[in-house]
Amino acid sequence: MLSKKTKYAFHALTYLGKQEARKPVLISEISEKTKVPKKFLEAILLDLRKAGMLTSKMGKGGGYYLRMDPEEIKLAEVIRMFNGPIALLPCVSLNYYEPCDECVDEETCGLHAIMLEVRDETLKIVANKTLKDILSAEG
Amino acid sequence: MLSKKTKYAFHALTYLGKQEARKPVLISEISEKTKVPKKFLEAILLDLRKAGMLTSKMGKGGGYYLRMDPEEIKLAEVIRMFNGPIALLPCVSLNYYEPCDECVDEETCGLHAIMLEVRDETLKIVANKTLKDILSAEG
DNA sequence: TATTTATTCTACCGATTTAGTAGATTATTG
DNA sequence: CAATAATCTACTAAATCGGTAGAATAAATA
Repeated sequence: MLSKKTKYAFHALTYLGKQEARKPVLISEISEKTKVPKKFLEAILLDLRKAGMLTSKMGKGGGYYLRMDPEEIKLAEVIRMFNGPIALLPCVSLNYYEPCDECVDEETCGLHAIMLEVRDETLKIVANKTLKDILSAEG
Repeated sequence: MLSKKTKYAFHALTYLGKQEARKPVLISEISEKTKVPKKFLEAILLDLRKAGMLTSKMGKGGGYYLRMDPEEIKLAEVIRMFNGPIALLPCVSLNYYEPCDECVDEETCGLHAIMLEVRDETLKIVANKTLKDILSAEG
């Protein structure tokens, strides 16, 4: 399951994606409309900005807005950022690889082989879906 | 990511699946061979038995052995048992459904729609893979 | 330049989950 | 009855999750 933080990130991105122009939206507006706790949302938006998906402006007239195009923002990237690896086991993770303590040899580990397959199939799904798909699905 | 408990469950099932006859294997043997902490393994085996995947015998000559055929033991079932829902959000879970607090209407929620798709695709993978696939992949 | 606006940074907090361990109990075999 | 081996109850330490408080910094404007 995705953490609330991850879900909140998607809600925030979706809200910003629905804005016609790319002009700053206040954290408090996003918080009210998406019902994400404001202080919690701050940290999320900051992370999204650091990842290059959003831009921010401080001071009056400031706020957050999309920096990337919706079709560039992949579900997989957002999930990795807030939820961690897509893979089900560290030993088959592309971005967070770690060997298993108990495993003598990955080559002959049946679980490893199957989890590799699962990872590849899962990536096909979440790496090809983007914020644009969420926006299109929205009423 | 899967919890260690879930991974351990797969290791234990795999070890029992490699046994030719269906005769009892000691917890301590499974623990030593799979390197899963014995006391932790006890709880896992108990859950697998309660789910009908294993049978146990107490006393001398006792132990655990497979009750179901390897092709009947689906990855999805093991994951649900030890790791929880397959779906990424409670609002798209078949077995653990819960509505979102912030969601006014699931019908028009784009995230909901996309996560439904992701769940369906994911299920196609993990509900069709079984212990037999793990065993076949093993040396 | 002072004030207001609004993001950013640092630091905390309670509750839950994870990954275990210890030890008594119950069932089976011989 | 003695030995064996699963079962049950009850802890525990550490990490993660979800969230809050408040000070610091940056930008606009009067």
